[in-house]
Amino acid sequence: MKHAHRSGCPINLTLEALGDRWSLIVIRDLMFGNRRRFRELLTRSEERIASNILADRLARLEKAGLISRRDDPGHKQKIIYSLTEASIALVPLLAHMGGWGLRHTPASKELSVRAKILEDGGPPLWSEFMEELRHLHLGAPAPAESVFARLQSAYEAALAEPATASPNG
Amino acid sequence: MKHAHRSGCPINLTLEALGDRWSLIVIRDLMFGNRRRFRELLTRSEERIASNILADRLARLEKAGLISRRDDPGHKQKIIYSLTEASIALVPLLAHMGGWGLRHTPASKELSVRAKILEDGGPPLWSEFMEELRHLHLGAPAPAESVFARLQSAYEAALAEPATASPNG
DNA sequence: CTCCATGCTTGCAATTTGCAACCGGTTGAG
DNA sequence: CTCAACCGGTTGCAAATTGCAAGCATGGAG
Repeated sequence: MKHAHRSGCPINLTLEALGDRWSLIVIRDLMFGNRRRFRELLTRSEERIASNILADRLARLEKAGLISRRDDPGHKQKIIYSLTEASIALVPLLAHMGGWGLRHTPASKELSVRAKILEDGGPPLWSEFMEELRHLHLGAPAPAESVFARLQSAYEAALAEPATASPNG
Repeated sequence: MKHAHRSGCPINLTLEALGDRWSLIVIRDLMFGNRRRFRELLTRSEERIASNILADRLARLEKAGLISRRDDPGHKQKIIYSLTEASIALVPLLAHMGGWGLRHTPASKELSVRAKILEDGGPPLWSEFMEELRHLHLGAPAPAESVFARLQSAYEAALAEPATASPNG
């Protein structure tokens, strides 16, 4: 073990777990992008994470209890990554990050749509979404409605809009 | 300029601005620790940031519009760092980080007290605190009550408690 | 048996971090 | 006035981390 914690401050400890440029990107893709396998996480997001860094982050996040790995039954080579209760608990945090980002950074309109829905929905929508993630990732019973589908379709609708150009890929 | 943004996703852009191990520590100390000068930020927090890294982060945060620098009138050598509206807008995010940290990391009891108050207070308390930060950092009119003092005294009370040992300095 | 996709690993260069010492100017005490 | 302490940083350097490109053993499809 390299070193102990820098301090017992909860903000610091959260930063020690998640404070880098990639960890939350991986969690974001698992959470909102429905990417559950290595190759999907590697190639299907715009930020183009390198494979060694993705491997490192997946290992670290698993050790920290923020994701879990399991074999894909019937496909011995494939592995399925899932969120855990701890990372599902990050939904409000990511919602706030999205909200802050769309107000204080040059976020693209298309990708902001989902952030806006999540922010406007507030805690009730977050809970609903978290329940849905528990279903998708932890095998909990299925909730009634799909926030996930709603986010997805809003994004696609934004993409299809004619007049607005995308500042970023 | 080295490179453009990795993507227009608001979460990614927030991460590009704040996603490292030190930026939010600096903002945390400005926000909750009332540390407004270089030496205070350097020596008075437990995480012991190195001076070159602190200098780098202060410069980057200033360029990003998250803090501002000004000379201390009457003390030619001293400089006062302040939060901006953009970083004051991070109060809910930091509150959530603290809340997540105290539930999912081995946070020390004493340092968790403030996180707990902030979390329990919710959006109304955050707004009150933000108004207070606008007063302290932006020169806005003074609000009625001091959340800051309340956080501080709760922390000191927790420190004074006899029975609980601190897991971390 | 061939061929492609799987989740990674390896080698290497470039950047970032962390540590410790140091620096010129300023201040306040004596 | 003198001088030590303090101010916001720099500088040099080693170690760790990141980013890029290529490669690798295995599994399954055809």
